[in-house]
Amino acid sequence: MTDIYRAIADPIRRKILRMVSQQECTQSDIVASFSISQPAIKKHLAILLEEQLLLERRVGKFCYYRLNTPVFQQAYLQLQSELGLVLDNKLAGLKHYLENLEEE
Amino acid sequence: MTDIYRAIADPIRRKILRMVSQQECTQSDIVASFSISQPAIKKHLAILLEEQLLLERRVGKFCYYRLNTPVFQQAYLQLQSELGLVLDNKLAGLKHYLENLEEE
DNA sequence: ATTTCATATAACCTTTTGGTTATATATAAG
DNA sequence: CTTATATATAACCAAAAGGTTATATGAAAT
Repeated sequence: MTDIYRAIADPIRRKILRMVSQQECTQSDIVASFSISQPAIKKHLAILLEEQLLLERRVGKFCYYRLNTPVFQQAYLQLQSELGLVLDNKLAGLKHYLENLEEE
Repeated sequence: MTDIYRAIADPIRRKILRMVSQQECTQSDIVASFSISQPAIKKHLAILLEEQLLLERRVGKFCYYRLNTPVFQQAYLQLQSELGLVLDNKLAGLKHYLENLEEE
């Protein structure tokens, strides 16, 4: 359920997220922004949809994509707190080291 | 170079990053923390080393791993600015929308 | 010297990823 | 009605990911 790490693993998907966050885009808008085929883009969109970071809207023959902002925001916050821990741990280790300098 | 997105794509690698950020660990420490085989852990370590997020130190038969803090920190900052853009764009879109409410 | 323990590596397997080309379908435009 | 355009899907491919078991190597302990 919403594996943002999977979603952002590919640079093409990260660029798609940036595009659709600026404004809704049709699939062909997106295809036109890259030098890979339409089915390849479709697969990236499928992964982003699967991870619920995108919403799609069908109008006639067009398919519009936009960011699923609440889901993205929540997943991104969670990512930050998970990865932030890594640096926090490092700081805690340094703090502990400094506090015990005289004992060693 | 240093594809942090690849490095963090797997939950096992994220947990390893957290472990070694608390304190240096031997490979067997790490193996003992998971329920997968030693060669499987070795492959995750290889990916983290390849992406330069880990440093290794050999002492006798032991191999110690620690976080490559500067590289991790820099890569994480870059990730944050790249993904932060997505939300910034969204806010900019909202701002633009609000500013032009009366015109539509 | 032999056993034990930590690590390394090889061979193998399955699934996922990231791409392709070709083709089908559905809507819009001429 | 026919053509053009947007999207969907199928079949295929190569490489990467994520795992396994079995085995080799190298250092430490008995």
